[in-house]
Amino acid sequence: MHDHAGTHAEAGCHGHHRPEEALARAEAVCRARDLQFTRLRRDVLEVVASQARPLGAYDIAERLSGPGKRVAAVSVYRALDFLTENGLVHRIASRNAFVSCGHTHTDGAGLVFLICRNCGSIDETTSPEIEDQLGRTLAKAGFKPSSRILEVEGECGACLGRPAED
Amino acid sequence: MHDHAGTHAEAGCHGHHRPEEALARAEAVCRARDLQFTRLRRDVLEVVASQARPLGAYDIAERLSGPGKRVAAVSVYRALDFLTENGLVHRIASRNAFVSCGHTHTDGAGLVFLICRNCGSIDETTSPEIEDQLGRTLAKAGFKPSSRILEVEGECGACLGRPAED
DNA sequence: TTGCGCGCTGATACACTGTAACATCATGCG
DNA sequence: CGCATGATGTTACAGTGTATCAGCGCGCAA
Repeated sequence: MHDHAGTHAEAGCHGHHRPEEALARAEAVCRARDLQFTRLRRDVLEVVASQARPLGAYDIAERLSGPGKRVAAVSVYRALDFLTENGLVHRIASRNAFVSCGHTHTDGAGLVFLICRNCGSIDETTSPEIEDQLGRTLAKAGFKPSSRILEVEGECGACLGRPAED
Repeated sequence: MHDHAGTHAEAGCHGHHRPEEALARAEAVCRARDLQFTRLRRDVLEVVASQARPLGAYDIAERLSGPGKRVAAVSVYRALDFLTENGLVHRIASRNAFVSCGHTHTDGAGLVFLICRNCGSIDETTSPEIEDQLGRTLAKAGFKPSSRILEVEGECGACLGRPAED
């Protein structure tokens, strides 16, 4: 069994995020699906991907705005809709916020979000075993799933190792 | 007005909701913990427990209001805070809504919410296996959990059996 | 009994999250 | 060019949740 994909960065709360990587993947996806990877969508993704913590839509709008340039929240929402539909960002329901997707899987891989209540960072992992068990549980209940969310709040390894450093 | 009680909800997805049961359990819990099970809290729980579908705070406020009696949403929120803290209702993050807890477990039993996108009902189940696997996954990630949510959206067995009944 | 503390509720205001509706702009295409 | 389509800008608004302060009820101590 292989220890899951490349989250080497999981060591730290500020697990370094690579906007370039996310952007490159987004470009590839959009090209493959013949979708427009517009400036706004790129900017939104870049902002989200540059943070280890989830950002609210209004946060993003604020970061994209500046003197003389104002980005309305509604535009951000539209971009986020596009990005989530294409698996490039995820919505964290328990926070009403968004993070960039660290993997390539679009869906159905037992995705788990680990939200640190101390440093606020989000780590993303997967567990085929959980997915498997969940599938069995749902089948037993006669339930046909179409989407699922699994979010865990607690303390990340880094914060446990050196509490309250920030 | 809203569709009160009967229209669909109970029709097929889940027949049995026992406000009395939830109320009795709430009384027991409050007595055991020396907490006040006030009128408002009781009313809120009763409304929530009477529905198979999750209710928003404003829905609850509306149902509790009537000619000459107005219950503000903020009061409902406070009651809901109390009820959730004591494991009597659960918040459904993906819906911004609340359902009464059907079990006695307060937390940590692999709780899974099954939300039917057709009839809107919520079913609650548990899976020790999922809980177990999740614990292992979290341990491997060096993450110490304090709370978790697992919500699945899809179609419930009843709706699969006879789709689009109403 | 009164006075006080404390928790619950009422009420207003406000912040945050998300959507509807419509105008505008760019692009591609016959 | 004229038109269709999709993305964005803009305003307004609905839905969700919180802050704050005031009043109320109830137990408890003096």
